[in-house]
Amino acid sequence: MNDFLSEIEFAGLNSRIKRLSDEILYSTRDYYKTMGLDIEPNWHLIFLLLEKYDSMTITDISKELRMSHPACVKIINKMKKKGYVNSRTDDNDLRKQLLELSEKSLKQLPVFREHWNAGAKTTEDLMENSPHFIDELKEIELRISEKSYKERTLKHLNLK
Amino acid sequence: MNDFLSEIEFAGLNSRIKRLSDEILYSTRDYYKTMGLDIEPNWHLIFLLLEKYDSMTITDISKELRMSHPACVKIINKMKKKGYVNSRTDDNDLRKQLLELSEKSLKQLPVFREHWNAGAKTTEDLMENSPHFIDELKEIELRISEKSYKERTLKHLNLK
DNA sequence: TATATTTGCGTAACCAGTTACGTATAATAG
DNA sequence: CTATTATACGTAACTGGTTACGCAAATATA
Repeated sequence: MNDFLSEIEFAGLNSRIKRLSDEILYSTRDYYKTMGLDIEPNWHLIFLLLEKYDSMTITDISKELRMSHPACVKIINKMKKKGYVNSRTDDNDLRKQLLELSEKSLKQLPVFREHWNAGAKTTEDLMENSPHFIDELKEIELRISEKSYKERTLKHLNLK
Repeated sequence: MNDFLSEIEFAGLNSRIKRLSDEILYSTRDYYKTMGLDIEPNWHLIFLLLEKYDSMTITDISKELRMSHPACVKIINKMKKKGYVNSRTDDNDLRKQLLELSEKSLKQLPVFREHWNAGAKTTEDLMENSPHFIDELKEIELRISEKSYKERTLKHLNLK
């Protein structure tokens, strides 16, 4: 493969990771569209979370997915608009919005699940010849959570 | 690490890759801002390409980076606005816009390079305990370029 | 040479995230 | 009990991508 990003090694690695992530994202959306599924790729984990925990707030979800709360607000608003999520205000804390899956969601989940399972199988077979990938990804996640990319880079600059 | 995305294994892997990619991207932007650099993370590779090839078109760049051409147009327009890129129409093909680095770019490149090198060092030390990561990433890129995520998932669905 | 096809690239509309800011409610401190 | 601080979350403005569409220039074809 003639690939500029690979040629420049470490300098291109961030972009390769982004490129992979984007490819999967857009291909998944394309898949949903082709199969006539009325959902977005990033709704997947929200469905799974709300199924598991029954009722959550925006803050709960954003912590669980390690994502900013405005990102969650946007996703949830779209899911609400499509009728997949219901919300009511918490009686004990009027700031909180309790989110749960709608009837429509519960009805559709078995269908969605087949597609999500097929997707997970794809991920699994992409990794077939990459037996260390997941463990090493975890290692990288760990390191970056201990000290951010920015902090590390600042230190590398000062060392010279 | 208590992480929902890790718990659900293959179903969460795509999002973990995206999360890593995003963390690096936003942390890099934060770094540039802190260091007073007037550039964006995704300009990096364009600088390197234009330095290497001297003069390129939008189409050249988008092929080289495996990115859609509208994405390149947006990046290049911002770089032009900041005075980092000059363009002139190709005399032999009026559709083409020949892009090259400006004087300002050539002057700043040595400064930028120090920061990019520090970033590459960070990437390198994030990978310190992940000796197979790059090779296995390459393997995954290869597989996904042979058959897209969508096609693979369609096949997995039909198999049942 | 006239017509059809391909190529280059600009724009619009969309999705996915971020940071920064504001406001209302809840919790805490004096 | 009042004043301060913290929390929940909504919104705006931004970056970073995509697909879809359109037009003009170049190339191929008849």
